[in-house]
Amino acid sequence: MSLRERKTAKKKEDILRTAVLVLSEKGYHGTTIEEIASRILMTKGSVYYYFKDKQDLLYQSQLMLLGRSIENVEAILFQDLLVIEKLRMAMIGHIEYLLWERSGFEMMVKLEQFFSAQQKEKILQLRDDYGKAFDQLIQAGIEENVFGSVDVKIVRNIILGAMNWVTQWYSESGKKDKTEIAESISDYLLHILIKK
Amino acid sequence: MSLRERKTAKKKEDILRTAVLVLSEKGYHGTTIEEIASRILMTKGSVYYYFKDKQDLLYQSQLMLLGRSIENVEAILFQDLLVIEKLRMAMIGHIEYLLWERSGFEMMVKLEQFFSAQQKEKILQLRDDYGKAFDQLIQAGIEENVFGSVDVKIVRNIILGAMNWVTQWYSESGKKDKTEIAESISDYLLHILIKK
Amino acid sequence: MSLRERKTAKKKEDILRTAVLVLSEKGYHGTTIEEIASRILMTKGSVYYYFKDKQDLLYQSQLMLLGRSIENVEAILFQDLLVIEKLRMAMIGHIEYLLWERSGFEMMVKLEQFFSAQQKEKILQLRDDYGKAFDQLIQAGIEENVFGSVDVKIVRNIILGAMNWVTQWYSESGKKDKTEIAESISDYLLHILIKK
Amino acid sequence: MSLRERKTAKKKEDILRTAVLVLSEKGYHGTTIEEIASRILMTKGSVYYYFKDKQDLLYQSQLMLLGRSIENVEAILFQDLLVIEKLRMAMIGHIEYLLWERSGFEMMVKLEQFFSAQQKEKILQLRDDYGKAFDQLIQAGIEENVFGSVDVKIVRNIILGAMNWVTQWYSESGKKDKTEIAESISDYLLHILIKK
DNA sequence: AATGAATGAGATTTCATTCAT
DNA sequence: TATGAATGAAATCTCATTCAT
Repeated sequence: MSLRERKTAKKKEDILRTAVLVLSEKGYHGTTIEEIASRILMTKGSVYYYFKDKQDLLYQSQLMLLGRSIENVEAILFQDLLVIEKLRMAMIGHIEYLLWERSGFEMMVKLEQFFSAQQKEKILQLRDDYGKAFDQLIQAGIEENVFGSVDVKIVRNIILGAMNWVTQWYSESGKKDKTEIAESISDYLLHILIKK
Repeated sequence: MSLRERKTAKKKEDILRTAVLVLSEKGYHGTTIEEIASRILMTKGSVYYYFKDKQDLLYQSQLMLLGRSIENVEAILFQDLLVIEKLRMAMIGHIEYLLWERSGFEMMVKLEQFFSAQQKEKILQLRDDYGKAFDQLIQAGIEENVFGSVDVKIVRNIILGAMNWVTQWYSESGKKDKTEIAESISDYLLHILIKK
Repeated sequence: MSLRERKTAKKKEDILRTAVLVLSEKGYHGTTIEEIASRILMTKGSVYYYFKDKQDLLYQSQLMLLGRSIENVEAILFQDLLVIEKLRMAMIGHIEYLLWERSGFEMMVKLEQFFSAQQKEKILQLRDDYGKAFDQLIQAGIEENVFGSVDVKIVRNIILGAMNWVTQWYSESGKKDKTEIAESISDYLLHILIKK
Repeated sequence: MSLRERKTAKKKEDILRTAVLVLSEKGYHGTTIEEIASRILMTKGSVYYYFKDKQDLLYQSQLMLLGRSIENVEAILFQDLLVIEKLRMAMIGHIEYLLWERSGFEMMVKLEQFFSAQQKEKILQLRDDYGKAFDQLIQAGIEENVFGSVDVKIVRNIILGAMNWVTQWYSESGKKDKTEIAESISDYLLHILIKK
């Protein structure tokens, strides 16, 4: 990759990162190209040099977000740890990410409105890939007999929902800091799984 | 209340109900007065006869939604049942409501963007009232020694998050129907609380 | 005129008086039927019982305003006074009316935009009738040789303009009260006419 | 200033000039962005590129109008002429401006309805600056003993009012052309001041 | 590669007007 | 007579998008 190409790639990424942020703050319709642009000291016009249209930009921002999340969780999957520990790490990572980045998964709501069927398909695919990492951990735990035999899909979604909701109620000014909250939530969620 | 007044009240409620629905489908900015109006065969102008502006309409729709939820949960609070049963009923009620109405709590995200400080305050108040009903049940369970001694605030939010997420993944075409899903989720969530 | 008819006439007049007021405060487009109605504790709908449409209402309000002004000035015309005194009275009356009613002649600007050709004609006619009263006084003064031989039309308009402007700058909190201002302006304007 | 900047400035000025015109024809509420835009073959959207909103546009148009008027009158102030001549020039200039531009000072009525307190303050300031130029001329005349000792504020306002009214009654088809009217009015107004 | 300028579609909002009661 | 309800046209304003430079 030439210097120029790298510069372009960097710029695109800057835009995408900002897009993820604004998107999670304002939602699809509340997000304006103008705002994304001005946050990185660009003009609207320039954004259109890098992305076909708003839809394309926001779509790609979701791909990036999901791609990274998947990388993170898969890195954990292949570590040499007890399954409980791996699941705990995945959960803590997820929650911490949400709290630090304050951006996230909320907008992934009602994809059909914003994205084409194809795009929706792809996002659902990635979402599912991400969810599957959790499924695998749960499944492994069941097989190792450390987890009770639960309905994997339902429990996975309970876990995801409980974690994603944290942005709604966590307050900086509370007693617990971000890491403590993440650990606490994770521990309680493990109660659903761990055999007594 | 005269006939005319009742008619007016009914109309307002119709608009609000529709607003709740559209709002949860499209988000604040994605919701247009036009769409709300046309769904109940009204014109934009008529909606403005009943509500000052979009903001007012959507604010009141949230009040209505929360008010009803609180009524529902408080009705359960005072029944003569075991605390576990009451909590289960509250959870199932919540989930079923979400799945039947397909409308919900998602938009209650980032209130500051849409509502005035006062309005936000009021909504947070009501949200908290709703949450407190769950807190009371959890607290009662702890005191009766049927639940372990958990951090009430955190567990309450885990429960709410897990429940609200259901709109994201529940599919009509899945194996379980709405009631089964609601029961299933509730049971798993009780695992966090119930002492073994 | 029956009681009922008198009641109706009274109501119409109330509306017209209010219309004159609002009109002079807000201008044609800034005046809403709603505002006129609510100031006399009526509803929009009721106003339409008495007047065909906004245009009709505002047109008639102008007729009333001008009609009264003409009555006032003509009453002076036929009094047994020196011409200078009569003109002074007419001027003072005009200015005091403006300052007390705070409503007036400003909106009579650009008639063509708001009124039909016929209506415009009628208003111009009345305006002219009003102006003619001043013309007559000026003319009489010239003939009696107390006034210099001026261009009547121009001087009349100087006088009207100077008087009407008073609503733009007179302030309650100033040194002079309404009557003093009216007298002062009148005296200065007479300088244009009186022979030395 | 670059070429582009000059072009932009020019465009803004075009819009403002048109705004002044339409405003004086139609009043604040009667003036639509659409009309301003279409008169200079622009679209509404473009106008909004240059001005934040209607209020901003009309406010700035008033600033421009007043600014120019002040420049004009102050240029006269410092010429080497008799005070009577200067005042006459100022008056003639004012009237001619009104008659040629057909735009003017009428809308400066009821500022509070249209402008913020700050904006109103600024406009009143400028209006006052303009008025003060006349005050200075009147005052100088009094001191030089060519004018009688009049109440400066009142006489200034008589003069302004008489002049501004001209747009209400001057007709192209009359005997006198614009300059003749201007001279005539000015001469009569000087009668108020000049000692015999 | 970047941007200033322009546009047009669509959203919110206001309001004169109508009408059934 | 009076009014609550409803409507639709028109106005303000926003913003994704395009394009010439």
